[in-house]
This record gives sequence, structure tokens and C-alpha cells, in this order.
Amino acid sequence: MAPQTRRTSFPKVIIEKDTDSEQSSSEEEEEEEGEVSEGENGKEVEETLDAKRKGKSPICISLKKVCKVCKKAGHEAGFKGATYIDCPMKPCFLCKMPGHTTMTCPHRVSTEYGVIPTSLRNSRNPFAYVFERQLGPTNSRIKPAYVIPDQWCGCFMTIDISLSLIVTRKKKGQVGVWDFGKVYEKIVYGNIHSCIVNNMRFSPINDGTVYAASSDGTISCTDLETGISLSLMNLNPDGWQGPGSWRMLYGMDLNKEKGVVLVADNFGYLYSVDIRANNKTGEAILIHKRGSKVVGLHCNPVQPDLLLSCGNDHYARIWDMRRIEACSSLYELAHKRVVNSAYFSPLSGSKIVTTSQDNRLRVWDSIFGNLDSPSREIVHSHDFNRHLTPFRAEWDPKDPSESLVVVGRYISENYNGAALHPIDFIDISTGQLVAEIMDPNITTISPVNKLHPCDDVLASGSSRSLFIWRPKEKCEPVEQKDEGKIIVCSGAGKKRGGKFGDDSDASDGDLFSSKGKNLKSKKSSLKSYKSQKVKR
DNA sequence: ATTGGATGTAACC
DNA sequence: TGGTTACCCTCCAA
Repeated sequence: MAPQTRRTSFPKVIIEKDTDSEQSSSEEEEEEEGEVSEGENGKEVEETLDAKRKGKSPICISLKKVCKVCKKAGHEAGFKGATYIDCPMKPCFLCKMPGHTTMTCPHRVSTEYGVIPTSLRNSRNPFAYVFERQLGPTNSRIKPAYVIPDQWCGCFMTIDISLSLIVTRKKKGQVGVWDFGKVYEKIVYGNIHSCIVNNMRFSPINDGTVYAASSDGTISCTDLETGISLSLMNLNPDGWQGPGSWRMLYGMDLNKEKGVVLVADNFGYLYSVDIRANNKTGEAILIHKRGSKVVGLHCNPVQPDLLLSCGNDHYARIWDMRRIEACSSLYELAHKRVVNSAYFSPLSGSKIVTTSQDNRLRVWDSIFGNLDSPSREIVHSHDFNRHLTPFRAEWDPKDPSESLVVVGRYISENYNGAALHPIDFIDISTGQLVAEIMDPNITTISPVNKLHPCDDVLASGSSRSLFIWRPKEKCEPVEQKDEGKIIVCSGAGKKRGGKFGDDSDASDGDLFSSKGKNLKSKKSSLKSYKSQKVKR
């Protein structure tokens, strides 16, 4: 018969089964069936088929249960519901040290394994702690002039918040203007940049003006009311000549005293543009390893001559603007991996906090002290995968002790079966987690967060949305003083040749007030991505 | 409705 | 050194 003829002419098929521990627990049974045909998910299907040697050598298909991560048998790693099981063969995902997993990591920030769970956890709105702290006795001190709200500015990758405005970016290139009091009305400006915006700052002089640095190699200055935008500099006047020459702007800050915009590109160079003359001043200066991205710039709030930069070469550097040239940094702050952000403290300007991809916040207590090594390293999960905007720890501008920092958390917490990513408030003087914010409706990661300069508001940019958080007691009355406040959603991000600069996460347009009624009318959209998450 | 590709960094070889 | 691959929670256009 035909079947027999064929059998003899093809190699024998051997199926290796998992003998030791195939007893699947009941909850993963449905997966078992489906996965036999797939190679990657937990079982390895291994075929040794040598087509040329017809017939004799057997085909071996192994159905042994192996770890998805290390491909070894005997254990499994990956998500089980909302909990991720680490591969014991890998270093701890959180602190990167071998010998234990995230679940048993001494730095684990969670109720069960927590390092230093706040006593206030779950008992009160975390905001109560955070904002109470600002209202405490020490807060009655008069704040230094340079942080009075009118003059405050500051920004971060995708969000900037001023007295009345928040700006965020989106990779597609829209700029949306939001009114705090009428959160559903949004004006969108879409043609300011042709690529994603990597940094934004409100003008220190005019609240309604925003500067932005983009992967299209330009700096824009936009009037948010009219949407009229000015291009201050273009590093790619000849257009796309290939990835080797296309320059993208990442780090940016404004230096009010000097009247310049400072920007840095993906090749390690710093540029300075005179705001009034709209001219590039001087030559580009190599401030980080040649060819490496400079992701952050920050001018010292007290001493305008001091500049802090950080980048992909694993360094943050402090510069004296009066004599800045390649290799002339005052200090080099070494990190183990890429430095996502580096900020001087907002009031005294004498502390530094950096966020690095080695899952550590680093704190230097005084720039006047020994800077050879950080005063403190705080393990915190903000390692990111390639599709996320890098996390950045941000100072609380209202904390006179300059010890409170807000930063999103990457690894999730199992919250009634849903994986939620809290936003952490950390006391950088002790490393203590003093508050964490999460909401079962918000299942996305929030890599970007910014506290309002004087109000009890946290703007939080997640992969899809901008959320506005307030303390509960402030949510009930719709305060008249909110009238006229604007939230702006901006950004850019048309890809060019698919070659560069398109962070796939960017905070974008949907805004949710924590007021219930506002949430309601957005419920459908909330639901849609909630379900998206849950089904994982 | 589902899915593949873009995307960045680092660790391999 | 370059090439390849892996990656823990995207997103979006095909």
C-alpha cells in the first residue's frame, strides 16, 4: 500500500516527551493543547531533518517542557496570569545580581517582599502622604524666588507642566492643546516636527510658548495659542542622506540667564542656540562619547553656568558653560548602563538624581562634596524594553527638603489578577518608598511623570494617555481656579525611511481627570484597552 | 480581528 | 570588530 511505501522512504519520527514533570496544573491545561504546534511557547519543538540524507536518520521532535528564557528543562519562566516567574538561571531582573530572582530580591518593592513598605500603604490615598509632606511645618518656609510658579519651567522627555499647561508628545506628530477645565476640548497641531519630539520645555518667560527638540534635527518654538511655530535650528538641511548622517536631537534645556537653548544630538554633540537672535552660537561640542546619544541636559537652577548632561555612554557629566569643550567636564558620574536622565535638585541645585537602565536611581547629595561615587544607589525597577520611553525620576518641585522623587515602575504588581504598574514616590535620602499610585483602570506603564510646580497635581504619561492625578479630597469640588488651565498634548514622529527616532511610546492625547464624571465619558476607551491588557 | 514589524540596547559569538 | 539575537507588561498599520 501507498502508506507503507512512504513510511519506508522517510526517516523515522521520534517524539521525546517530558517524562519528569508533565503534570500540568489545571490552569495551564488549555495552553498545553495549543502549544504543541508552536515552537516558542514553553515547549521546544526540535526537528533534526537532514533532507539530503534521505530516509534513514530519524527526525527527532522534542516536546520536553523547557524554560522559555534559558531553554533548559526542569523549570518554567514567564507570565502566569499577572505574575511573572523568573528564570532561576538568570540574574535577578530587578537588581541584576545573580543568586536569586525578582520574587526574592531584597530590593523588591512589593507588599509581600517589600523592602520598606510605607506604613500608609493601602490605608490612605498615597497623595495624602505626598502632599501632606509639602504642607508640613518645613513647608511654611518661603520658597526661593526662582521657583515661583511664573518662572518655573522644566520638562522631561514627553511631558512638561507649568502653572497652567502640560505638554506631551506623540510619535505621530500632533500637538494637542487641552483646557484643564474643559478636558475634552483639544486643539491639535500636527506639523511642527516631522519626527518624534524628544524633549520639551516651557519658555521661562512665556507660559504659552514651548520649545521642543526632535528627531528631525530641529528645535521648534511654538506659540501654543496660535500653533505658530518657529524653527530655531535644523541639523539636517540636506534631508535624508542615510542613517549615518541624519542627526536627531534628544537632550534639551533652556538657559534663561544666558538666553540660549541647549540641545544635544545622537552623535554626542552639544549645540547652543540664542533664543532672541535665533542663531546657533559657536560650534558643536562633543560632550559624550562620539556617536552616542545624549539624552538629557539640565541647567542648574541656581548656578546658570553649570550644565548636567547624560547619555548612552553610561555617563552623566557636569560642565562649566563658561569653558566647555570636548573632555573638559568638571565631573564624570559613571553608571553601569545607559543614563536615562540626570537632574539637579530644583531648589538648591546642589543634589543630583539620575535614572539609569541598570535599575538604579543614583543620588549625589551635594555637588560640592565628593562626586567620585554616588551618595546612594536605590534599586528600582525602571529597566525598559525597547518600545518604552525611558523612565526618568523627577524631583518634586514643592518639596523643600529636596528628597522626594517621582518615578514610574516597570515591573508590575499583581493587583487582583491584573498587572498594574504603580508610580512610585521615593525618598531619595533614605531610599524609602513613601507612596505608590495605581489605579485598576490604568493598566499601562507610566514612564513619564511630572509634579505640578505649586499645585497638588501629578501629570502622568503612559504609553497611550496622559493622566492627571490629584488627591482625593481635591477631586470633588471642581475648583473655579482651574478655569483656564490648559493641558497640551504635543509631539511629532513621522518616520523617515523607517530608520530612526520613533519611540513607540509617547504620551498622547487622552486625558483623564481623576474626577469620576470625567472618567465616565471616557469609559469606552478605557475599557477597550483594559480588556486588551487583561487577556494577556 | 489578528499579527508582524519597527524600534534600542546589550550580550553573545 | 560586526553580525546576530534576545528582550517582563507597545503600538499601529497591514
